[in-house]
Amino acid sequence: MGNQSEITIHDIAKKLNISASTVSRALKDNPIISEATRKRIKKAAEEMGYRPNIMAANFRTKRTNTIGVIVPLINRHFFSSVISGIEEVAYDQGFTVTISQSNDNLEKEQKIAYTLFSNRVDGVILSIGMETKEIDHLQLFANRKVPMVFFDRIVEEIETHKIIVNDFEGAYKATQHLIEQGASRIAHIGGPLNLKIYENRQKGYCKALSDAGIEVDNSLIINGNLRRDDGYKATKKLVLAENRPDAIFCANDTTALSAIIFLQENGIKVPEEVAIVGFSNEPFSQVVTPTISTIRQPGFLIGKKAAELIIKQINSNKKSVVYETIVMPTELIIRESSKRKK
Amino acid sequence: MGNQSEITIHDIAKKLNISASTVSRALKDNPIISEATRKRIKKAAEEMGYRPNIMAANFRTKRTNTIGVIVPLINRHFFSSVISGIEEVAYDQGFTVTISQSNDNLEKEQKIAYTLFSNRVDGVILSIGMETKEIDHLQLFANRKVPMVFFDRIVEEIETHKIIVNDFEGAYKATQHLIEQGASRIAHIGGPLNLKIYENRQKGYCKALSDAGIEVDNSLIINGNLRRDDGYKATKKLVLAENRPDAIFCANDTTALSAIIFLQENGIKVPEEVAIVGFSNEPFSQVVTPTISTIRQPGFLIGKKAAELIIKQINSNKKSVVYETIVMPTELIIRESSKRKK
DNA sequence: TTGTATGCGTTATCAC
DNA sequence: GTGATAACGCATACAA
Repeated sequence: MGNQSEITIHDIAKKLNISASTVSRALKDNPIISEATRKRIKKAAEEMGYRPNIMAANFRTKRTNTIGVIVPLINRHFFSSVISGIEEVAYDQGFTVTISQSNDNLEKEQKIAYTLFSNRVDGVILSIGMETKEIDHLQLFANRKVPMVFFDRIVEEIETHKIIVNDFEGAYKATQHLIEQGASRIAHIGGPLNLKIYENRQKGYCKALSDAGIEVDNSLIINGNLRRDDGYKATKKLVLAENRPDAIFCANDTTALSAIIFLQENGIKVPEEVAIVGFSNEPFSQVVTPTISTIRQPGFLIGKKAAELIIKQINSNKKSVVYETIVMPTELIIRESSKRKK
Repeated sequence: MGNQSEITIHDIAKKLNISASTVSRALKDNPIISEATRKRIKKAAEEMGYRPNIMAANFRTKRTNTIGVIVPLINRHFFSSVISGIEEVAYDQGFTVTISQSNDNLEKEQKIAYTLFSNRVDGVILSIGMETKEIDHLQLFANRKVPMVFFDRIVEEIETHKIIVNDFEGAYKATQHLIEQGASRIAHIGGPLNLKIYENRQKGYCKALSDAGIEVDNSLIINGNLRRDDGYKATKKLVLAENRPDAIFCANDTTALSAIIFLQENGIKVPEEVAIVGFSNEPFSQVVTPTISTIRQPGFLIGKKAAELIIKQINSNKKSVVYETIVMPTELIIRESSKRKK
């Protein structure tokens, strides 16, 4: 319990009159060390309060057992779910997880990437920021053969593992569901189309309509930044137009909620008069009134999968790797905001 | 851009026909190196794609520039806010942040602590788990003089920096508010009392009652783990008892929500018949129906402050430190679930 | 089964 | 202002 200074394998060796290498091997459960010696050594290590100096071991073995993670913002449900999943798998496999947030800022993302590289992380899991168009800082990892897994906001040009959600399918299912509930004039509050995920959601929406023989009406599609007031204003515009929609598929839950709020404020019944489906399954969507139908994005699973992929690659000793692009299925969660029939 | 193997300061030295020490000094902007040499070296380093091996430097200097963070669960708004705040400050000061979640499991928390110690993190910021009654694994840091900052769920026995929210004050204000709204039989759904924060919330609740001349009735206090069904069951028990309460102060928003759900399911009006106040200001609390009155905890600020404290201590070279306990103010946010008068 | 010797890349101490 | 050299703690190739 005292404030002893660091104990090393040499201290243990000296005390037991054996060599440091034997101690090193015993503590690593190397089978060539006899049972008896190993026990003596472990006992002494325990008693002396030995804690391995992992810095020294890392330095020696050129491995850090650390996975670097870069996300736009930690404090966001989807990303913190992914991180939680990564951490769980990584921890079980003896890896440490280092987290950085880019704040959707390219310069910060670049600095983080260089720092992670200098820290010799064994692998990197990342989702790029809104501003990221140059990718030299990410190519670095690819060039130096540092295992990498992109998720959600991926870089198509870099050949490595990628995990994405099937946005097209999710949007398709959401729209189809609204049609099944009897809606025929279905609007869409969409995101910025320079981001692939929003483009795909919009495409899924359009495809579901045309497959059902409904013509896509561009006046029913409003793109914006998907914040609270974007949804509110978009809904207002849609509802005040002549021939208003009887359903809205929103590209995220935030706009779905603000749509509902606008409708309720104006005495328009959800889902009877206007049915709503959102996207992402944010925690609030299942507790608001009415509960919001939405598309689940399996953040925790994505994190687990990303960690599994990267650890597998790290442990594969740089043997040739076949890069996978995993498309995670989406799930339609039907709740009150869209359910007209039972 | 090729797949060169690691470049070291020796490679740069060789190329420029100078010594490695000069290179090392130049790259660290050591002023004793001449301007000209420094520029040559930096240029060469840049051209050769040199990335310092931080593992080696860490090993040599016994510093990792890494802050370890232990939280019960990453994917939870309060904690991810704190982490976000920590990361922001740490990044600015050149520190890396390593995150682990204990899942409120003592054994995992212990293993994490030993791992962080073995990794020689420069400091640890942590909030303990529900099960944590033994604290040997945390004493370790204190004994070895590793800077430590507790936040939210602190350990009183360990003398170090602590950042807490004024739980007593928050609970007091919440309860007082319920009294002002005309409630007189106010119940409390509390957390496990081994955690100081819940003890303080309970004390604040009791004090507010007695200050108002209301006797504390122990049958109106139910302690549990504050999950969804804990709140549901506790409310059921409270409501089905004779002489049911006309208000409930819940120690978190989760139980506040489940209380509301139970009440609504049973046709009991919130806030008219039973008024509710929660704690934490979870994002959902402002979007559910009714919106939930609650106590705001400044997570992001707590994280920033924690990072500042620990970095200050790390940089102080173990000079005698005066440990601070910072009490962050709380704020009562009045919403629909408790507002009877306007 | 155990011991000896060596080196990982950097920084720090001393010398020049 | 610069260079030579040692040292950090561990893991491992090789020797015994």
